[in-house]
Amino acid sequence: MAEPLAPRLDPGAIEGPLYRRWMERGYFHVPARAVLEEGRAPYTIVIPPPNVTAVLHMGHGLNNTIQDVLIRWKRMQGAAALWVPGTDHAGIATQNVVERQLAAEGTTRFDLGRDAFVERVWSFVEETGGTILDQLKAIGASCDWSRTRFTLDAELSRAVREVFVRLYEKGLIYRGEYIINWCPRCLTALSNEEAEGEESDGKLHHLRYPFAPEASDAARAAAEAGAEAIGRLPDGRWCLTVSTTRPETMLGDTAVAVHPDDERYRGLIGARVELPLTGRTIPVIADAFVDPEFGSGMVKVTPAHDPNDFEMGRRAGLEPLNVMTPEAVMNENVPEPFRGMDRFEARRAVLEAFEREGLLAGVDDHRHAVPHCYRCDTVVEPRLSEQWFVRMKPLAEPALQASKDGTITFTPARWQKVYEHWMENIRDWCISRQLWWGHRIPVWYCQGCGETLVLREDPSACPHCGSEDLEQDPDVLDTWFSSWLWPFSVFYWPDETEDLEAFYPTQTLCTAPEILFFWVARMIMAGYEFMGEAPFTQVYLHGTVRDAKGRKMSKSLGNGIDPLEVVERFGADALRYTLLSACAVGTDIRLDHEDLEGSFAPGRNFANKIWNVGRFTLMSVGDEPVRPLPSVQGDLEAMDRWILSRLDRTAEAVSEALERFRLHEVCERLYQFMWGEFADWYLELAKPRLRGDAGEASRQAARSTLVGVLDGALRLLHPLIPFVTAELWNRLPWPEGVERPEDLTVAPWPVSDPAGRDPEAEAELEALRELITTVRSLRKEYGVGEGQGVEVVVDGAEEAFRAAVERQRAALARMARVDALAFGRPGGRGVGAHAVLQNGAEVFVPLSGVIDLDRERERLETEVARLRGQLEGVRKKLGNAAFVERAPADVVERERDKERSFREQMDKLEAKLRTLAEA
RNA sequence: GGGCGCGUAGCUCAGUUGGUUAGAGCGCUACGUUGACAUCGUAGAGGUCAGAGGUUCGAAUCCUCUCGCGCCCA
Repeated sequence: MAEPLAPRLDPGAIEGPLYRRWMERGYFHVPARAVLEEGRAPYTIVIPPPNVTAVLHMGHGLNNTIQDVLIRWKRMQGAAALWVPGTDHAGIATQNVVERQLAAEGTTRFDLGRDAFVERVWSFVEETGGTILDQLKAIGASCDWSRTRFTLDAELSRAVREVFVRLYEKGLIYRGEYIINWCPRCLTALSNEEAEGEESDGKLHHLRYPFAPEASDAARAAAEAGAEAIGRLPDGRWCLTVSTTRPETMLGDTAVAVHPDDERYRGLIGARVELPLTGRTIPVIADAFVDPEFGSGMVKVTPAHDPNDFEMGRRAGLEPLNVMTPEAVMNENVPEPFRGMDRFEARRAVLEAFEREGLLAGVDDHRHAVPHCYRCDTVVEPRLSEQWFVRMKPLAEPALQASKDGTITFTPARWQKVYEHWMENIRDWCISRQLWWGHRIPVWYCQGCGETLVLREDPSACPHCGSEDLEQDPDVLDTWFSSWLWPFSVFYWPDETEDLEAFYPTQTLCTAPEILFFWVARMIMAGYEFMGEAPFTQVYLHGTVRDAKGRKMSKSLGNGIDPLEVVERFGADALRYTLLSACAVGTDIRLDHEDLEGSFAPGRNFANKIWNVGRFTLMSVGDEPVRPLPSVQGDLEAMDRWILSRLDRTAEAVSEALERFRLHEVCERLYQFMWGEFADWYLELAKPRLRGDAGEASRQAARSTLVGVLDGALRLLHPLIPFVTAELWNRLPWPEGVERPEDLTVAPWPVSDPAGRDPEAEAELEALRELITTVRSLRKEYGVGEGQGVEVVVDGAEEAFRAAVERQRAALARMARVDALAFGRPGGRGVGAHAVLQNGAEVFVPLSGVIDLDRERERLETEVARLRGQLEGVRKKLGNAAFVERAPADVVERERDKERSFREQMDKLEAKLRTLAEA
């Protein structure tokens, strides 16, 4: 026998070598020919590409563990299982990091210039980028590293450009001046999805705008008709009141709007209002967008700083007035005193000015959602600017249809509705970013003839006028504009590569719901638009990793857990199992960052248990040849047939749970089998046989069973817990004459076979387990020491059960310290402890000397009371004619069985109580 | 404002199409170094399934409302 295993699992000692071995043997690599020539079923997952500058956090840990489980499982099933890894360039995030570096050096990207800056980012990325991919190896991720991709790779960039040109040529990409979400810190446009609403307590300020003198009559008439927003200032001027959360924008107001059907204000339409602080006058306009019920029913209109106002202004033919710089500082279009003020400073200043002039009508608390930049959390400023957009409606149609007709399924299913709602209300996508790091927009403006050129290849001269004076659009594309192509760009579309043919469409997409719109929805649209087919058919959305208080883990809160630290301390298997076992479909996972030991105990303990089950098996089986199971078939005992039967059921349940992404259930079933059945019972029961106590044939049968069951269990566990299982499997002795798979990584997945089931053996072992547990329980009840043997009398047992118990005398002796076992009525009126099994057999443990009759009576009475309660419930059901008549026959039958069992147990306990009363 | 989800043991959570003697892990209590494992073993305590109505022969599960919490979209 090889060197004995350490009594405790040392993950650090096994994980590195195993991973290297898998890599050297190329198990994670799948060539296209496996599908195209060998005809293996493809199973592809593309990784949600982490940011190239990211470091591994728990969210990645969970996300990638899940993908690894699926890919390892499919690999064992014999599929051409391909997991494509890679990173995205993360425009804003990466640029921010490098800009911070520059700031620390006392310089800026503008000092450096565009080309030098981009070069600088590249060198930063080459140096530190992709760290996260190496970190994924530490958790066991079985990606095909030979296919690692980056969204800025030449091939993937080509896909981006191809897509831009195609959409432009189709009229689905356009450039225009609209209100977009603008981050005044990042100095770039954002998509709607990148502007995250954050609930906050704000103020609703009520501002008074005086009417121009010539509008006084109209104002008076409106006021007399009961228009509450119309009032009079102390100086006698008539005024109206509007409400706003952003008073500073009033400097850019170009109108006040009312609903055209609002009787109160009908006479005011066309009247002019003096816009305070500015010396300008603005008109009252009518627009159906105004909600007459909200506030006074009059709203200020700031076309350059609000998307709704922009539309109203456009309908009314008003010229927008932009009052802010890109940095959100008040610009030259505002009165001198406000110029140069930051927007929040200007807010205070405007309010003070209104107060001073007696124009502030009041202020209310107001809770509302304020959009923030998803990268830097700065308050987003709606800004009027010229940007590039994708017209989404036509792209959304097939993507919506795919969800409705079930081509694409979501797990948990509720996300389907969320997805469809978004698709149905889709808005155009702002894709230009005022950044330097990313895919440059492939558009050139000819300075000669003014033509706009949208091209696949960089031009050297204008094809229209021949001018060489061309200026490329300075902006880059939204990072998601490359990510949405990921499922096919990784295979180098638009080339018709073998990889593309073999591995597209992919099957399963695993990610967090946070990027359902950002990424998942858009990938589906791109899949249909460019490949004519959905990029995947199953979307599995897992929960978020949170801390003990339910807060999201984040750097700023300092409540994160470093997965690498967990791997270091407890092993990758412990990390994986802990996450998976907490991963019930659709629920978040809570981990206490202040108690890693406790948080990861489930995985750590289970991995160690597996280790010790293996250790015991290896020690017990030894170096002697092991016979294949079929050859010892005739010598198998009930316990052997029982554990084999249980293994088969486990294989079936686990496969089914995996199909449905019920990872928590997979964990539970395997844990229950491995620990609760195999380790706790089979190993204990088989120990005497393995020592040869029951003869050679029995020993060989036990050895073969042990090896066979451990092999099966290790295979089932391997996708979840790859390292310990592989280490043990490599050392597992192999039955003679049976071909051994090359590696557990590629060993066939156990297929459940109903022929392997043995209900009789299962029933026998269940009864035996109950008997042993009952005896143990009675022993404890009376404080019988662990080392002290007892006598047990079993009465009223059916023949089959009696025979089974007879067969397991040795087990009973070993596991419950039963020195003497007898059947029939206990002699005399023996003093002892008494219990009734579910099958009606009575168990009597004579304990004269230690038994306390009062205590025994009390115990039995409690038990009788419990049974009486159960029995009453069952009888009530069975006494109900409607139940017997209308409930399914098997349900009624089960109730009858229960009644019988409860009654029998109760009768016997009551009989015992009577004899005790006589004692 | 619209939509979705969650309240089950001290804690974190399972519980599928309604029928289970309501489960698991952690924690807790008592005992235990019998040759795999103290990262362990054995036994045990602990639940009016948030509350109120309703549907049903039958509700933790379906419906309505109330209370509490969370998320998404406007």
